[in-house]
Amino acid sequence: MHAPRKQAAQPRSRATQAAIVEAAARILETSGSAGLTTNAIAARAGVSIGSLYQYFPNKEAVLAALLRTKRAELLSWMRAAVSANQEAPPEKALQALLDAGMRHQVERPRLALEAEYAGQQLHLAEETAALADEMAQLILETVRRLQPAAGLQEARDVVAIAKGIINAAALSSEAGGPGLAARVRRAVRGYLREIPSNSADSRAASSSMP
Amino acid sequence: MHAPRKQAAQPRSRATQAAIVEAAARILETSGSAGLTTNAIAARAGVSIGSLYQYFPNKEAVLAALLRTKRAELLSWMRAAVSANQEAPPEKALQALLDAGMRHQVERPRLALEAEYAGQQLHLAEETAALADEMAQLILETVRRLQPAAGLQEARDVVAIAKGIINAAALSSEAGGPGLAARVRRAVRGYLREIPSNSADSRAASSSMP
DNA sequence: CAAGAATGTGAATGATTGCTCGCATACGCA
DNA sequence: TGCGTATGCGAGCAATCATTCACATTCTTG
Repeated sequence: MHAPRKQAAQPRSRATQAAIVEAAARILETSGSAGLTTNAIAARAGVSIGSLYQYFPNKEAVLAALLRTKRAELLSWMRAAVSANQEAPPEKALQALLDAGMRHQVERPRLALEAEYAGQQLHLAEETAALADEMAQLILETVRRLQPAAGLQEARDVVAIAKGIINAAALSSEAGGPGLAARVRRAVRGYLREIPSNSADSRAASSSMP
Repeated sequence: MHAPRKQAAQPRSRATQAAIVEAAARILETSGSAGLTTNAIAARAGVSIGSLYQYFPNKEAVLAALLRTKRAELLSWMRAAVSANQEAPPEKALQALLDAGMRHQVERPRLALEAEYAGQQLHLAEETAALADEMAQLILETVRRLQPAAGLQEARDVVAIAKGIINAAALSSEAGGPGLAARVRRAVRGYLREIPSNSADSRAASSSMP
């Protein structure tokens, strides 16, 4: 009969919170981490600094929220790619996965670059490692359909290879297009084809053919 | 090759200059770019801030000098690898090149990572692009011995692939060892093998904008 | 409506930074 | 020894930033 118990969520707050995070993203994109000040974020979000500190305990928390958002987005895209291609030929499944992985980098290259670096100095090492693991696991199923001998390490390498080419493109302001996608696919396919059949999933053994 | 030096004061002691640069390197390595303050650099180098500003016009110049030093080092290692393996089998030449490329990253992983990022916000875009070009050219000869259809874009991709795997290893604190080297080699070899024979020319040239 | 709670505000605070400048020391040379 | 110059020094200045807090505005509810 009394007022409904106050739930933890604050409806209005969620939208403002998102606005602040998006403001931080836009600043990172246009000015890099050097321009990412709390006052700038608040101004861009259309709130006062005082309000910003009502939604986040400090600047780091804003950045952490941004990273988490972006990472969740990426993971969900990749998961969608996997489940949508469960029955499709492996080549097509891999392509979908790579497209998903390229998407956020291609959409906002500068942001992806800055966020990745900024996350490094944040205290998110654990989450970062967890994400890497989850991505590797996700990829592994598809990768194994192309190269049954592949293991977790190989899956991680596939991610690293794709990231390397995409980052290089972003750094030289190359537009992400079919050409870039084709090169990433070539690199990944070539790498997978090269995997020795005994390398399984544990750490790669050092000795290989001369 | 000489680039016009920045208008810094004529240094009396090149050794002091080098000490300052090395101090900056050590700070980047241990504390990241966040800890890289002019006072910290001076203290680590064993000079006063006043003296630091006698050798460099500003903080940026110290970082620029560090980057130039590291880059020159890398290039010279790669050049040495090429000329030492001019007559050797292509596989061995590639291996030497990759080893050279891995060397500074393996010796001081954190420094390589931080320096690369720091250089991004510096006004060294031109030099960075020039370095990338020079590295691609350098690699191209050797790469062509393994895959004659390869072009500049493929050489650049080889660099990007290697960087991607090595950076991922550094980020996850994996030690650089024979295992890592083997994986890089596998990735590069696989990529080269995958190049279609008609892609040699500048098919993917859509980025140049100095 | 009234009053208390929730939410919003932005000038003030304290810490840190890049950098300057007046002065001290070392050195060269008569 | 005296004097000019090159070099080294570090306290202090101005700017910037993250964060706080006393107050204003809006919402909720009896």
